[in-house]
Amino acid sequence: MPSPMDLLDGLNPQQRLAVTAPPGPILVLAGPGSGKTRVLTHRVAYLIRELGVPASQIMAVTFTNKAARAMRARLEALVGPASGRDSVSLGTFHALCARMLRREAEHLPFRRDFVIFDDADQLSLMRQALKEMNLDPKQIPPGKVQALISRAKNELIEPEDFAASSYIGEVAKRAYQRYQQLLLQNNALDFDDLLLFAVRLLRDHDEVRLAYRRRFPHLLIDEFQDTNTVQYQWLRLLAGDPPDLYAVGDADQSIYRWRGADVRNVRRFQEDYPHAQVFLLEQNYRSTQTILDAAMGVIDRAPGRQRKRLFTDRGHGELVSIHEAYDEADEAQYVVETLVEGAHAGAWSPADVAIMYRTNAQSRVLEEAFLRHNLPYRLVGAQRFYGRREVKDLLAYLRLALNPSDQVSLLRVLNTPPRGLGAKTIETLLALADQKRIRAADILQDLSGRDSVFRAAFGTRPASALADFGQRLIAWRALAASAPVGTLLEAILRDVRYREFIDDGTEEGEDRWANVEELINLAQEDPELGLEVLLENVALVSDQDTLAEDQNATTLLTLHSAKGLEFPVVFIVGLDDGLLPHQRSYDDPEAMAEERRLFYVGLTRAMDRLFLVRAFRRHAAGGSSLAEPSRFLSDLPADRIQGDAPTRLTRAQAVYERQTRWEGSTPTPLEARYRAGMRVRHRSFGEGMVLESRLSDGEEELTVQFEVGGLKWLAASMANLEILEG
DNA sequence: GCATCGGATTTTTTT
DNA sequence: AATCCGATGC
Repeated sequence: MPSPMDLLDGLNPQQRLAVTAPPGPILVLAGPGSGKTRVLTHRVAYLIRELGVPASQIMAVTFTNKAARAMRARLEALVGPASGRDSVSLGTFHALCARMLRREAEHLPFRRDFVIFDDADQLSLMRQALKEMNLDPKQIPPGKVQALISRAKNELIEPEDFAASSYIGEVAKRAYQRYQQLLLQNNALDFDDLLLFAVRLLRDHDEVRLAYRRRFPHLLIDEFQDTNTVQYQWLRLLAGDPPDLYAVGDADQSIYRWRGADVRNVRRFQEDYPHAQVFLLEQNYRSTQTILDAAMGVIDRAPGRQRKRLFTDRGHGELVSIHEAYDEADEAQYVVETLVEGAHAGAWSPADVAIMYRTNAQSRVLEEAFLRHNLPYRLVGAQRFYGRREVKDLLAYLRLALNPSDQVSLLRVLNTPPRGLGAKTIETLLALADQKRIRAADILQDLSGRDSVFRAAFGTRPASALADFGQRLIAWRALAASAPVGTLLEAILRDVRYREFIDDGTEEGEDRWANVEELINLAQEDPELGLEVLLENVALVSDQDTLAEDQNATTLLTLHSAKGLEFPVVFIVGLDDGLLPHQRSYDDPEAMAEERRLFYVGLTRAMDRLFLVRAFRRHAAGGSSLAEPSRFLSDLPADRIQGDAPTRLTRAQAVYERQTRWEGSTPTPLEARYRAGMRVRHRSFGEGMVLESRLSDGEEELTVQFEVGGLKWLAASMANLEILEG
């Protein structure tokens, strides 16, 4: 074990002060790369080693499970391995709340073995609720209602208090109640419920709250700027008296407003705890000064923000590179080529590089480029493993075996693989269950008996199919209670002949079966792991958690999931207005400010090299369109960037160059009357140059740069252009 | 009851 | 562009 004071070795004076502050409400405001996580970890070690706090009295909230694991590992290096009972409680809000709710289930309207519904399950349940209310899913999109309810839950708003200010709000209010009933009937909670019920529990049960306060007198929270109302209330309820609440965050990196996160919690913290000690960590240890200057150029333009200086002693390093590509394929091509060049030159290895984008959809083209060049990559998020159909099927079987009340899972698997049970039969089954006030699963199990009273309700064939399923279910439940998860899973696979169903010999079928095998491995990895815990882990893993450390692979990830990470080399692609900032943020200044912060988060992930890329043309939802360069690009200090910084003026020239280049390789279709480079005259816009001609649906669409009129998109048949030369 | 086809709808970000 | 949903036909 290291000697006492080396706990502070390698910490700068600011960090030391923050780590050794006397317990109480403490706010550490820290810029990117300033050693936030390090301070947090050392703080925990300090409590244990210097103040003699038992590890089991400490609870620390991290943003991802991966961050929790990383912190545990770093902690072990500082205080030695956690011994049995005496370990720090570490996890995400959701994981910690789930644990709390299971322990305290007796106080709550659901059972200890509740399951956690993911968004697909939630949507399915919401559809059911709306259907019961005789609402047309086309008029009332279940997803919208679900979003409204989720937002309400994050704001701690109960169904009764839901403000129904619009028609959809009115619907949502009623749907909220029904949806909540259905969840309880399923013995299920959605993500938001984990937090909501935990807050209710602590709020309404004094003895529970006091017990938890005694149990965890020391609370720490990372990424505090991204807490929402429920999470903040949870912290407040849990914080004892006097509170030892240690919050670390950076308002400039708040990027989850849409999920209910409220940066104002930072200010609220200081109001709620007027004596809170505040520490600022300013020195950056991650990036070159050039990168920091670029990032400051962007964030300083954020409205209503105090200017903050980011500095490093790492030196200036290389300029930030900016590149404008033709379209997203060209963009991906540029990224891959630059990546390979650098790797060959020994400037970096592919594993040092991360490629970031605003939307998951953008990863596809990049993946293709990587595959084409035979380059290894790892993709964070997107189509997550647990989201795959076959995996969801099997998880539904497992959930059903654990919790027969889970009707959503039952309905998912009842006829998967097909066993002759159609809509009619299922309708009868549900009606019967409703009428007798028992669970559908109970009817199935009863049907498997010799002479069930329920048999009469069904036709002969459906009845025996249902009975067969019921019999299996009984067997699976027995296994769930007695055997390791792997055994149960294998029994299910065998019983329902799942492989025959999923693996049809095609490549896709093989892929799907491979996923199943991966799930089997996961289940067998830790035979001690109970079904309950496995399902909970699966429900609460985040995209980042799936990111394996190993390999020599480049990382592809969204800007959101890049939070908290760092890479020697960062590419940010898709720097177009409409993508970053995203179009959906145009009419909301707050949303626009968040887009800016998101860009800032991306920029500050880079240690040594930063490449910013955009595409002149972008394909989306069928057609293609021309994009303006991201407005944020013009906020980068000119003396910190190199390459073809796209301004409107140079853009017109770039467009012309590119057009001639690309149109040259793909001959203009015969029907087109205009070509890029032609000079034309328009009745009102005057003279200009055709930048692009594109045929779609028999119409010729033109992009023309007019000398007086500016850049215009025209339909050739309407525009009546006079060709001057070309 | 099941398969196939066409159409609508989606994509912003995630625990 | 891809997936999911529903309607239609067998």
